[in-house]
Order: sequence, then structure tokens, then C-alpha cells
Amino acid sequence: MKVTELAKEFGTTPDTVRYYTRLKLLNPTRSENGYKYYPPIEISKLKFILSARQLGFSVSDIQHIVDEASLGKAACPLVRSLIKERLAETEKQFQAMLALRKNMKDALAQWEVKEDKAPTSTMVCHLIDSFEPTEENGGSHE
Amino acid sequence: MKVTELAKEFGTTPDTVRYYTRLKLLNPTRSENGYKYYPPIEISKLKFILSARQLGFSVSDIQHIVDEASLGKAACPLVRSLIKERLAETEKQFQAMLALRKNMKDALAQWEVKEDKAPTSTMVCHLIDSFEPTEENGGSHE
DNA sequence: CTTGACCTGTGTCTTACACACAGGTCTAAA
DNA sequence: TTTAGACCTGTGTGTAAGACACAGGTCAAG
Repeated sequence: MKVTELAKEFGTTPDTVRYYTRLKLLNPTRSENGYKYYPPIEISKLKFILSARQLGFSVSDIQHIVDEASLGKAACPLVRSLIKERLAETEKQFQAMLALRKNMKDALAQWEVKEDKAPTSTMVCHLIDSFEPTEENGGSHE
Repeated sequence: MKVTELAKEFGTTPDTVRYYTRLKLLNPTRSENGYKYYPPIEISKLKFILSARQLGFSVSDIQHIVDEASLGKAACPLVRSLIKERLAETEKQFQAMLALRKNMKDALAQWEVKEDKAPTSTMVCHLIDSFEPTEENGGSHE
């Protein structure tokens, strides 16, 4: 399989396949003309990479996992440990987004009923300057 | 106020203040020795920028808002329109994270009870290869 | 006069690709 | 046979919002 064929097969882009190949996560063979050809084993590796990405592993994580596996060791303990880390991070970001979303919605609601005001030397936009986060958010950092 | 003082005042970093200054969002004066000094008006601009960032505006958005305001026009319509866009984007990302988080949690649960397995030529890690997303997630793209 | 804490600009690094570009290669039609 | 178009190649750059590094200037205190 060639790059574009492979990408289409898995609903990703040629650039993504090339990117993984640059990082040596994929190791296609070369045909006479210089084109990359992906044999079945590389195809299954791509499938693996895409699955792992969907589960929140970083590309760097995947490299570590593949390295481990290429030594013949079971990567499972590493995989379990990594996903705990990533899940914790995701949870943090998730909470942050939850708060952000609420702030944005509140702001939108507050602003719908406020009139426009021209800027002054000390105020760029009174909407933003006057926005008050509500109870749950806006508390200082904890 | 000097860079570090200013950063501390608002709980941000000197690098962030320098970054905004590079982009000319802030325009400090220079003292004899070449140091940047931020007069009160620049201090209030920084406050504005940080508030806007907290509301999900991009730095580029803020530049547009500031540009508009510097022409003497009310930036309010632009601000209302931008936050709608940003909120829509945030909502999308939020839903994506929600799904990701669920997948990660499900994977973690599935994996706690599975044994380790050495890799084979066609399988890097059976945990990841065998993961099945549950109902709500995993549906094809819609 | 030296130490140490601050400041300066500039440049590089991060993530996970997307996109551009100049040029090589293949297929099929004219 | 030529040629158009659709593919491929590598390499280089751009993205967001800073973080970090580095070489060197500045300043107050001892």
C-alpha cells in the first residue's frame, strides 16, 4: 500500500502517515522508484497507533510503548501507568474547560443586555472589564 | 513598574508580559538604561488582556479588539460576536473531551482485570488492540 | 570591586500535524 | 510520442501561547 491508499483506508490523512513515518513509528519498504510501500505489518502498526491516539496517548507515549514491545517485553504495565497519567491530565483540563465554558456562557448572557460603549483611555471594552464570574468559578486558584 | 513586578502583581509570568509586549499589545516606555517601564495605562491594558484570555478569547482576538477600540469605535459588537464563535468551539472541544474521558475511564477499567501479554509480530499491545469503546462513544463520525 | 539579582533582545522548543514547494514518476489519452 | 494530470518524494515552514536558554548589560549592597 502507498501512503494515500493507506491513509484513506483508515480515515486519516497522508500527512499523518508521513508524520509517523518521519518519526520512524512506521517503517515502510522502498520500491525501485523511491515510493514508500507499507506491508501488512506496517498497516497493523498504523492501526495500533491510531487506536492509541484515540485513547489519549501522546505520540511520544506510543513511541515508548512500541520501543518496549520491540524488546519483546509486555508493554501492558507501561500502558496502564501511562493512561492513568493521561487520564489525570485530561480530568484537569476537563474541569478547566467546564469552568471556562460556564464563564463564557455567563458572559454571553450578561452582555446580551448591555449596551455598547465607546472605549476610553483606561477602558478598551466595558463588557470585558465589567464581567463578573459567578460563585463556582472565579474563586482564586484551588 | 518593571516586567517582573508587573507579572507578580497579576499572578502571571514575566515571559507572558514580554510576549504581549513583543506583539505590541503592551507599549511600555523605555528608561535611560533600556529597561521597560509600564505606566498605569499599560498596567490596566494588561489587566484587560488577562481578563479577556480568561474568557477564552485568543491573543489574536484581543489584538483585533484593541485595534477596533484604538479607532475610537465601540468594540462591543465584535466582542459579542467573537465570544459566540469561541463558545461554539469550546463546546465542541468540550464534547470531544467528554467522550475521550469516558473512553479513557472505560479502558482503564477494562485493563485493570486483564493480564499482561508479550507482544507478537502483529500486536504491540493487546490491551490497546482489544479495547472496545462503549455505546455512546465509538460511533463513527457524527 | 565583586557578587547576585535583575534586566535586555533574540532564538529555539513544545504538539501533532497541515500546507507549500520544487521536482520525480506513473497512467492514460491525444 | 508527447503530454496532461494525478500521484509520489523530501524538506521546510506555520500553527498557539508562551517557556526556556543564552550571552551580555545594569544596579544595589557589602
